[in-house]
Amino acid sequence: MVRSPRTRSTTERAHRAVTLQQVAEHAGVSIATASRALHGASGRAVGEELRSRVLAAAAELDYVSNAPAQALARSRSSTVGLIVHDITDPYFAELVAGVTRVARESELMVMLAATFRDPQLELEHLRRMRTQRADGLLLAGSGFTEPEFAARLAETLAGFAEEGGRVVCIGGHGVDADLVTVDHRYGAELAVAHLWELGHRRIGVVAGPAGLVTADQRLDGVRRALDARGARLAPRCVAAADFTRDGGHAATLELFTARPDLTAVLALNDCMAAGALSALRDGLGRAVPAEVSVVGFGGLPFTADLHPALTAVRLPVERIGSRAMELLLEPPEHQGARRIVELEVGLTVRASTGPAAG
Amino acid sequence: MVRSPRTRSTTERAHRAVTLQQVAEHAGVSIATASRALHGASGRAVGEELRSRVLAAAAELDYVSNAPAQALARSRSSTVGLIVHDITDPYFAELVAGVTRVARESELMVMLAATFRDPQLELEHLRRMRTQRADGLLLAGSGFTEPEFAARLAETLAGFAEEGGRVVCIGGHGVDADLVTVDHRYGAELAVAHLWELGHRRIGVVAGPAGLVTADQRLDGVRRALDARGARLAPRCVAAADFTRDGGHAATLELFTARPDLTAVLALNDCMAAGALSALRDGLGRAVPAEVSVVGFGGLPFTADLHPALTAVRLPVERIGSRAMELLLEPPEHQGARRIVELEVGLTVRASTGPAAG
DNA sequence: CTGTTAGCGCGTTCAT
DNA sequence: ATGAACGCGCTAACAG
Repeated sequence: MVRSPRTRSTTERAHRAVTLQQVAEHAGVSIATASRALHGASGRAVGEELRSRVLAAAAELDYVSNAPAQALARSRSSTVGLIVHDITDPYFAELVAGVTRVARESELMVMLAATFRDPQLELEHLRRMRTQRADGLLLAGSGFTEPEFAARLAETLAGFAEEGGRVVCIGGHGVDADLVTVDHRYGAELAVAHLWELGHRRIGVVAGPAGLVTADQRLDGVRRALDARGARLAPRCVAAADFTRDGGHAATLELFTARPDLTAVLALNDCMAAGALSALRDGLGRAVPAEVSVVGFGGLPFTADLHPALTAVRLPVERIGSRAMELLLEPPEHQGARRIVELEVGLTVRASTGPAAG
Repeated sequence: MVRSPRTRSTTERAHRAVTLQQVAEHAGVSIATASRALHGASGRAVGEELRSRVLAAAAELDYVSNAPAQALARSRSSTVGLIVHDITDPYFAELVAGVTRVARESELMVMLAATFRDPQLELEHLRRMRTQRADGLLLAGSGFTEPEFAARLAETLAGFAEEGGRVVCIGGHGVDADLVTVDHRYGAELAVAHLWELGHRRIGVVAGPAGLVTADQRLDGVRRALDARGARLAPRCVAAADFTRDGGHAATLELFTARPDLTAVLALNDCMAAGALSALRDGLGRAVPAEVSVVGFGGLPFTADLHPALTAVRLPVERIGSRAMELLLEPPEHQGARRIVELEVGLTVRASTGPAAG
C-alpha cells in the first residue's frame, strides 16, 4: 500500500500523524474494526481478542484520533462556540468557568470568542463558529437591541440552526432561541427595595450602554420598582457608560455633578460598582455608606473585597454558565418549543449600604 | 449526479449545509474554480468573470465553508489550543484577552480549556487538543515540577510537535518549547527591595502550592533578595496554599499564628493578596499598612480597588498573552533554537505598603 | 462479530 | 485560466 508522495506545501504539517489505517494494519484487523474497538459505536461490539489488540496497537503507535476527519464523517464536530463580551469582566470569566466545566464532562471542546461589545465583531465570530461547524452555540455576548443588528443576528442564527446547530442564549436577547437567564427586573427590584427600606429616596443609577437587552431590563426594573413606590426615576438620575470599572467611575462623577443630593447609587453591574466606589471616595470625597450607599449587580466574589464590601444583587453566574451548557446538550423534548430556564437572584447585603443620611 | 440518500442517524445534523459543490453548480463552474475564487490560492487567479459569478452564488446560497473539511484537506485546522489554570483568576482572564485579540486578527479560533491546577486534567486537555489537530498550543497552565508529570507532558508535547504543531509556553515550564515569560525572581526582588527600604525586616510570604514552576521562581526570588541583604527567609515565614483568594486568606492566618511579629507580607499572586488583606483586617485585626504592609504579585486592575489599594509587582499580562500568540504565528527563524521572550516587570506602589512599625 | 466500501467537503495536482 | 480526479482520515451502511 504505497502512499503517493505528494510534495507538501510549506504551510502543511511537517510529519503526518498516525492514522487509524496504520493502527489497523499494526493490529492486523480491518480499519472498521479498529474504529469500532476505539470508539465502540456502530456495528456493535468487537471481540475481546481483537479489541485488545487494537487498543495495544493504538497505544504503541501513540495514535490520536483526527477530530476534523471525524467531524467530516459524522457531521458533528464535538465542539461548541462560546461568545462573550469581555473575558476580563469577572462576570464573564465566571460564566466561562461554568461552561467549560460541563463541556469537559461531556468531552466537548469550547471555542471562545470575545466581542468587546462590538456587534460587527459578534457577527464575524458567529460566522466563524458556523464555519467550524460547531455543534452548538452559547451566546453570552449579544443582546443588542439595535434592529438591523438583531435582524442580521437572527438570520445568521437561523442559518446555523437550519444546519442542525443548537443555540442557547444567556441573558435576554431578542432572539428566538433557548434561554438561560435570571429575572433582572426582579433583581433591580430587590436592590431598590433594600435602599428604600434604608430610607433612601434620591437614588441614582449607574447604567450600562443603552441598547443592551440586559442593561435595559435592569434599568427597567429600577424604574418599575420606584414607580411602585410612588417615586420616579428622573433622567438626570441615570448616567450611562461602558460596562466597565472606568465606565462606572466616569458615570458616577457625572451623576453627582448633575445631582449632588443623591443618597444612593445602584450600579448595573459589579465592575461599574467598583468604579462608583472609587469615584465616591477619591473623586467626590463622599463616605460610603455614611453619606452615600452603593449597590452592585452580580455579586461576584471580588465584590466582597471592595471597600466597603459591596452590597449587591446576587446572580448565580457559574450556574448560569453550566445550565446553559447543559441545556445545549439536552435534546429539546417538545420540538420547536423555546425553552427558558430562569435561575434565582438574591441580594447580598454587605457594608456599602446603610441608612440614608439625615 | 445523484446523491445517495443514506438514512441519517439521529445524532447527525438535521439539514446539510450548502457545499462548495452546490456553489460551483449554481455558478456554472467547476468545484476547483469555486474553491480558488473563494480562497484565491492554488492554481493562481480566477478570471474576473467567473470569480464574481462564484462570489455571487456563494452569497446567494449563504455558503459557509466547512472548516473540518478544509482542515482534513489541508492538514491545518486554523485553530489553536489555550490551556489555563483558572479562568476566574483575573490573571488568566487577562491573558486570555491578549491571546484572543491576536487570534482574531489572524483569523484563528481559540479552543479554551481549564485545568484547575490538576496535572491529570492538563494532560487530558492536551490530548484533546492533539485530537483536534490544533495548529498550535499555548500553555499557560502547566508548570508543574513533579517529575513524572513533566515527563508525560514532554512526551505529549513532543508528539504534538512531531505532527507539526507549535507550542508556546507562558511562564516557566520544564518544557523545551518557545517561551514568553517575565523575570519572576527579579519581580520578587523588586518587592523585597521596596519593603526593605521601608524598614521591614520580618517579612512573611504567602506562597502558592509547591510544585508550580512560577510559584517556585517567585519564592526563590524572595529568598535570594533576602539573602543578598544578609537576611534569611525562615521556613515559618512561608505559608503555602491554593493560588486563590481563600488560599491567601488561610495562609495569612497561618503565617501570623506562627509569627505574630511579622511587619510585612508578600503574596505571590494578586488573588492571594486580596485574601491576605481580608485576613489581616477581619481575622487578625491588623491595620494595613500601619501595622502590616502587603504586596501582591501581578498588579492587575482590580488590585487598585482593594482596600487599601494594593502595592504589587506589575506584570504586563495582556502583553504576555498577545506576545505568546504572536510567537506562535511567527515561524521560527533558526530551526530548532528555542525562542524566549522576556517582558518587563515593574512595581506599582500604592497604599498597602508603608514604613515598618516601630 | 468482522471486512468492504462509499462517501463526508474540500484542496490540490495534473492535464487541457 | 479552467476542469477532472484523487486523497485527506474516518464513519457507517452493507454484506458476509
